[in-house]
Amino acid sequence: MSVRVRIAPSPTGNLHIGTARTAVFNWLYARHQGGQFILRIEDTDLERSKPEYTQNILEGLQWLGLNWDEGPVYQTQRTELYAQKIQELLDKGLAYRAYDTPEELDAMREAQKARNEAPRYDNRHRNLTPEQIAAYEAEGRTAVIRFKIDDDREITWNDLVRGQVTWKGRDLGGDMVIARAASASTIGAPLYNFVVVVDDIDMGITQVIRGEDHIGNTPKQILLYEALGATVPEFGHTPLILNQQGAKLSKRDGVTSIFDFKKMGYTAEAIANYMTLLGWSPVEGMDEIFTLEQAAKEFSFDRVNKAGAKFDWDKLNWINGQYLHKMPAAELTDLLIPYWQEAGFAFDPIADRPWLEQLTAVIGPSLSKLSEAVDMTRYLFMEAIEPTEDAIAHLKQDGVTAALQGILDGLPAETLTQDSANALIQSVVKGQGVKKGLVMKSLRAGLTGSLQGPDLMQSWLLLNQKGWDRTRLTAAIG
RNA sequence: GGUGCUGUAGACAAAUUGGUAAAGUCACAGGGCUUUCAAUCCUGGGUUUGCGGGUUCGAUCCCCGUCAGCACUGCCA
Repeated sequence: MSVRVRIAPSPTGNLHIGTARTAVFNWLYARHQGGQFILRIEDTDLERSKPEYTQNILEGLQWLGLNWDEGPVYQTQRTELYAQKIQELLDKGLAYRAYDTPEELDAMREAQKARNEAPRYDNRHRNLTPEQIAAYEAEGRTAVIRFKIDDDREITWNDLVRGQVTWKGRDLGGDMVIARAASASTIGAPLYNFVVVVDDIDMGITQVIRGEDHIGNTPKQILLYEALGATVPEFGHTPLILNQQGAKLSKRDGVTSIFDFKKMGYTAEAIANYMTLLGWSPVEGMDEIFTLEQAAKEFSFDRVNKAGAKFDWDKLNWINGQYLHKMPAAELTDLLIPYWQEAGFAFDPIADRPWLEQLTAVIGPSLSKLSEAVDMTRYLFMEAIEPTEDAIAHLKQDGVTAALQGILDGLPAETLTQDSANALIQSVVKGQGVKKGLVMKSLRAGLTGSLQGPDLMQSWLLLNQKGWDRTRLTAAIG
């Protein structure tokens, strides 16, 4: 049977890193197996689901290059199917209406806690008499629908990542709610654990690959597969992505959406690459820098780790740098322009294009994040610079003014080239009998306002094209 | 409280019918290059495999116990 896997995000927030990584593993597995990768939007939580989140999720997946073969399928458009399946369980006597009020349930759990027991539904409405039901309905109570869970059952599955996993029915918290409260004659909105199963059956999902946080849902869902008379798919629970403290990576760690990474200056390829490395290890001899296609060729759950993976910004930065370093100047320039514009730098993306690409070629090989380009190149975009204290101190040293004056006097009217710039430096060195180091350092201080930065000669040529080398040297001397 | 999962250098990890533990990558340190910084290249340090028992000729691996972390424990997904 052909492999069919899915990513099923809930549009109650932006595309989160954890969801994205689950999507990556599903995508890799589907591609490796020559199967289908399907997108389903789990929007059964009407109160929290928002269209803009769906939009963010779709765009995020596309940005990462995780294209889906089918979907998106929206659960809210399939309500009749769920109602039909719930009715089926009701008819078979595998589910029933429970009339407990939220207050009653709270009280029950409180009491259990007080007795130091695990909170669970005690199945008190499982076998209500017709008289009791009539009484509750006369009272005007609504009912949820609960699915019966046998305490004595033992549920075992062979997890793709963890091997054999076993749960006892009694640890599942009692009969589970599968539909929200509604009047006695109707069926309320179905709940996650139920719709997931109905949809996965209906969509012919063969492997359910999801985060480890779902592991406790799996036994309940297996019971539902059985109740619905369906084949149970394989399950694979991938390790969680942890923050530095070892807790599940969350909003508080500075990233709510995958696009936050984009804003910070990471490329989609680097993010996808790093997420793959979070839990999966490349085969022997394989480089750690790879495309999703390359990873798909080698991907298997044999090499998926069980332990949670701590998110390491240093490593991500390094990976991102690897992509940036080998990116062609034209492409890198396209990515950098928005950052320069955002920073308020004045330039014409069309007319200044050659100058920009020349600049990109200079800084590209030392970038690890796109956003770093802003501070790195500020002195090339702003006419006025504020020299650092070190630079000011250097400019006060003996011989510096004379050296810079010499450069200024010798500056040709035509555009400077690497050769003519070198010749000019050489003539000053010889004419004034000073060390080349002094001239170079003075030039750097005068031209860039700093004692460190990108390649000096290249910076000078870039500045010269704008005529700013003359103004800055003049200012430095004055 | 209960259940489950996990535990190999600072981080990601390899070691898969039990057979010399830490390959590889990041980070870190030193050096080269660049008369700067970054990048890059070279070199280097780092292990009672959470801890304690057991089985075995031999245990990161299997068993028992223990500790820790995390997840789940909803009329959220």
